[in-house]
Amino acid sequence: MLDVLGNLERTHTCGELRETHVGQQVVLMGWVAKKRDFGVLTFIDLRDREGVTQVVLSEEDKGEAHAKAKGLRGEFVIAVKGEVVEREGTHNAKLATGGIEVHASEILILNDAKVPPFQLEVAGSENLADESTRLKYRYLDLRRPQLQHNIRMRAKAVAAIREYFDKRDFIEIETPILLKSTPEGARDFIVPSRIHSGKFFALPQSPQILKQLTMISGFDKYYQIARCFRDEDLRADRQPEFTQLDMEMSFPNRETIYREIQGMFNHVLRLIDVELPAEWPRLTHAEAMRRYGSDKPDLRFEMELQDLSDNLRDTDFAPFADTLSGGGEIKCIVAKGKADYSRKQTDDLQEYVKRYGAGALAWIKVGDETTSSLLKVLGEKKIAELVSASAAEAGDIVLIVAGRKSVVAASLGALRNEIARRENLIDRTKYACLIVTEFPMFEHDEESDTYVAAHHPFTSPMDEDLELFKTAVNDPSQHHLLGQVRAKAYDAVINGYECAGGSIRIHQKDIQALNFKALGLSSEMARERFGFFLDALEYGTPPHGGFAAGIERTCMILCGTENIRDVMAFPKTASAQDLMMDSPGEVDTSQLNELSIKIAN
RNA sequence: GGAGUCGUAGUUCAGUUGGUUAGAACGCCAGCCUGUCACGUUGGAGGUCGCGGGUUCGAGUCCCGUCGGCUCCGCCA
Repeated sequence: MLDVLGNLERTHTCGELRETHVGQQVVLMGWVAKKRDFGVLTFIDLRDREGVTQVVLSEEDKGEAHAKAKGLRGEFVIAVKGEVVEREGTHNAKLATGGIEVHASEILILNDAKVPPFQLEVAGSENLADESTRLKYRYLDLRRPQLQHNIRMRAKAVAAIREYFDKRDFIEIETPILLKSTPEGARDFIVPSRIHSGKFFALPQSPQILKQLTMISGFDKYYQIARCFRDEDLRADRQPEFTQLDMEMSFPNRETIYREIQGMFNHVLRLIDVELPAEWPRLTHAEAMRRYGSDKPDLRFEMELQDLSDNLRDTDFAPFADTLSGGGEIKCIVAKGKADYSRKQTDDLQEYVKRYGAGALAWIKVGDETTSSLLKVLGEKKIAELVSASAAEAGDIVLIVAGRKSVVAASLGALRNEIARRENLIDRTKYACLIVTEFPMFEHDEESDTYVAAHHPFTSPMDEDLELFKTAVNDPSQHHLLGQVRAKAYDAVINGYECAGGSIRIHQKDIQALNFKALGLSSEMARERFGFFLDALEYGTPPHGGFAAGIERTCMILCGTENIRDVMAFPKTASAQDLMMDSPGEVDTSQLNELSIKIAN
């Protein structure tokens, strides 16, 4: 039989009591984490979000309460009235409350509980139940102290962000969730309109245009903790709905924005007692790609990419010669002390880089006797030259990829991270931040042979590249120059994660028109899609720019996890389903009828 | 859309070359136990080996398909 709570109030949490409370009468409420029954003596570990307190019941002392405790099981919800007693000779150093225990005089069973489908408390996080089971019972998984900590850290991070921007006179402005679909960028989640049959809203991929409009409206400094939606496939750090810190300012230059990026992240990282440099290191996009093969390099370790192209120009080894004559390059990384990699291991790494389009992975193992997969085709002398060019030392392995520049960067950049992970080269106490600047304005799309916006179509070109930009757009024969135009676009990177990105926007309608033309959008099409925005640009738009930071990725860094599901209360699976709610689900035919929607198959 | 990997008791896993009745630990149930905190101890219950098909005298094991979890490529202005 369950008890009623009545007027009882708890006096303390389960993480609160210390030796200083000894002698006090207290009331605790929480979940039974563990029961240890000794017949006439019973111990209960009582858990709430703040911690665990040991409760003791003895038959000798309070027979009624002790008898009631017999019926307790894991996850029952109880209230305990009792006295705080110092533990004599049985302190438990593993518990914050381990110096005391509560001798119960009365127990109320507030609710019972079924046996959980998996064990909440297991020694070591390695033996956790299968994630699909835990996702189905997410509310139980969330009871685990680790997830409790992560979700609370997220709340603290969001609070710190608000604190930062409020103090600096930014205005928090909410923008609509029901917007209009624009075909660029990610796939939209669309929402049918009942009132306007056959028409649809779209959920925001980000509040981009709206935040720019707040600048045109004269708010000067805007921010928002904004939910965003992108109907794309998931990754360990990507969910279809996620949260961004979105900010925008009027009259900034790039340094103005960098100051806010640095200031905000530095403020947030102090939550975990990490002090990032006031001025973050900078790398241009081109340099990041050249040295690390990535636009979000992890700078917690070295192992930079090195170019061997010049050393191999004279080779007649066809894969290399063809690569170089075709405008490709040959680069390497040096894994220190890994000359003992076995054939299996190098084969394994080759399979790894092939995912990124690399044809093969060549290697040189440097030692008393230097060996190489290229020895037969290049000869000892050339191998020695490559070793010296890569500055590899005895005991090192040189790993070489040849191919198109984009493939070499992608494969060696990924290999660099993979080796660091396998060989534990990453110092987990280190936090390496940087700002990557001067992103290219356009990316070439191989399939359609067109140029698409690398960031988004409102990004301003760099002043230095403005003439180049105009030439490339207006002279069809010079269209390929678009690939060389740099934008006032930047990313903030921490520990290899793209935590924020932004740009200075276009505020003049002529340049905006030019950009739409570059992207292959006729003025009619541009007007149809963004007419309201083009109109707005004509009424005195201030220069403006900003950035958006991924709340989840930032929290992943704060919590030291590599999985976005660890920092979201109710995440979805890799196939974008919610196993707890079983969503997405079907809807009633009457609902569809009301929306004039028919399912095609 | 593609690739890899995993799927055996409530949970985590083992399961030999295809061969008797599919095991262990934890959890669960019942008993004993006055200082445990991974309590101990005695006994017990618990299995559509993800699902479907095939090969075979015989399939958890081999083959084909399929579903689901995770990771990656494509995708993510």
